[in-house]
Amino acid sequence: MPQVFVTPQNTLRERWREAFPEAVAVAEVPHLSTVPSAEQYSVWLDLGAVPVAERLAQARAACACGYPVVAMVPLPREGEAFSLLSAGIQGYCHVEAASGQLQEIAQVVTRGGLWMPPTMLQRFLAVSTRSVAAVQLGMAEFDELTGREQMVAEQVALGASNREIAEKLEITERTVKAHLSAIFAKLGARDRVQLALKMNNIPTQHKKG
Amino acid sequence: MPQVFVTPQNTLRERWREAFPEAVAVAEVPHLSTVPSAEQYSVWLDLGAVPVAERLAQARAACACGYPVVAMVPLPREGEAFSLLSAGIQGYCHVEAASGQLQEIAQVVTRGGLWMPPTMLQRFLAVSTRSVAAVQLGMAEFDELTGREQMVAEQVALGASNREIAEKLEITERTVKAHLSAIFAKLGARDRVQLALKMNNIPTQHKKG
DNA sequence: AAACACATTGTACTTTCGGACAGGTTCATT
DNA sequence: AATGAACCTGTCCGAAAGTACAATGTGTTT
Repeated sequence: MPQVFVTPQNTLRERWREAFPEAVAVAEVPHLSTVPSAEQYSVWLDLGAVPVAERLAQARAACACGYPVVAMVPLPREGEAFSLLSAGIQGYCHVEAASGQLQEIAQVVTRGGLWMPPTMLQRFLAVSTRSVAAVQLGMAEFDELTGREQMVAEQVALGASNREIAEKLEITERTVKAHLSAIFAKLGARDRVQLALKMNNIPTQHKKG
Repeated sequence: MPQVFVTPQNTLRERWREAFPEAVAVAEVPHLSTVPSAEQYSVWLDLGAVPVAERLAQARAACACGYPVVAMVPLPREGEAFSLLSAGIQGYCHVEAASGQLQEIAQVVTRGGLWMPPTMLQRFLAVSTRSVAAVQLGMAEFDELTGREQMVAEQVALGASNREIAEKLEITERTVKAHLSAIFAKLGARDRVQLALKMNNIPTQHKKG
């Protein structure tokens, strides 16, 4: 996947060429539409010379092109990371990032992932711990299942049939059914579909009567 | 950095060898202390056959060795990701992750980063920002369905049975089956469970033969 | 008018699922 | 030794799900 760097100077930094020998540079976000559109690009926004107030708008404009966008700033800040990631960018890194790190970021974002500095990521996790704790409580029922039942439930959540589960766990199809019956009773699911949805934190409409 | 896989079978999966030709396998976490300690290792925990209740303990034990630890599970869950990441692991991924992804994960964790499935990361971010980004990604395949088929598919995604769908749409149960057969063919789903999961953007493991 | 997509329903059939009933083992606790 | 929990398995049976083959009616497009 080719790399496009949006930078005011319209020239590639050495590090960028080092990381991506075939990268190209454009001066402004609107010019992105001038690059050949057949291929899949990653867009790198050099926000080093862009006022903080204007960065969000630029990020939005870049995201509108449909390509994964990585914002590069002189001094990564949590608040800015929040707003930009919420705006749809997929990467947020230091503008002086080493070439190796640039390649790593490229890998992550081209696969649909998000990238931000590790320390920042850990902060995010710490912050969201409490909020998600509530979600976890919903699956407190899951802990009521025995070890074997949990394995069966996981397989159902992946769309496996009884036969497949039996083969995977090396037990009889009959045993799978036994575990399933226990699971349904404990989790209040009506059938494997509702179990599969419940396991994935998806609410179901039709409860058992 | 060499890779050590902790797996009950004590044998490396093909994917793992594919990703890391020089990887080694050990049967249990305690055996980790037997590997030469001069070098820097990444430890991969195969938790596929480990009861959920015991996973946290295993993760803690592995982390105690001082190496970066990646936990691999059959069905990544947010709650589990939290408890394990809080316990000190640096990666949390699917046990069936492709070799390319494994390499990506290795890069991230060896540089001190955390890795988890992109969708999960986005969920965490969404929770943190409190902006419930219910980004319902438009499923291209979904548009291939006729109007009536879409309605049936939606009901299945809510956990409805054929009888319930028939009542809701005021048609015969037989007609529901007809629509379902068409839906399965168009979306490549094997049964209603896989359809329900697909409709909710959840990947399934067992495809149709 | 003809062709076509869509929606609907029927009969008949096979497969899968889930429960009822009845056991068996292993292992830890009492 | 006894109790119980977890795990495993068997047979039987009914319900649900899914498929095959066939058909009708409604629209719209050509």
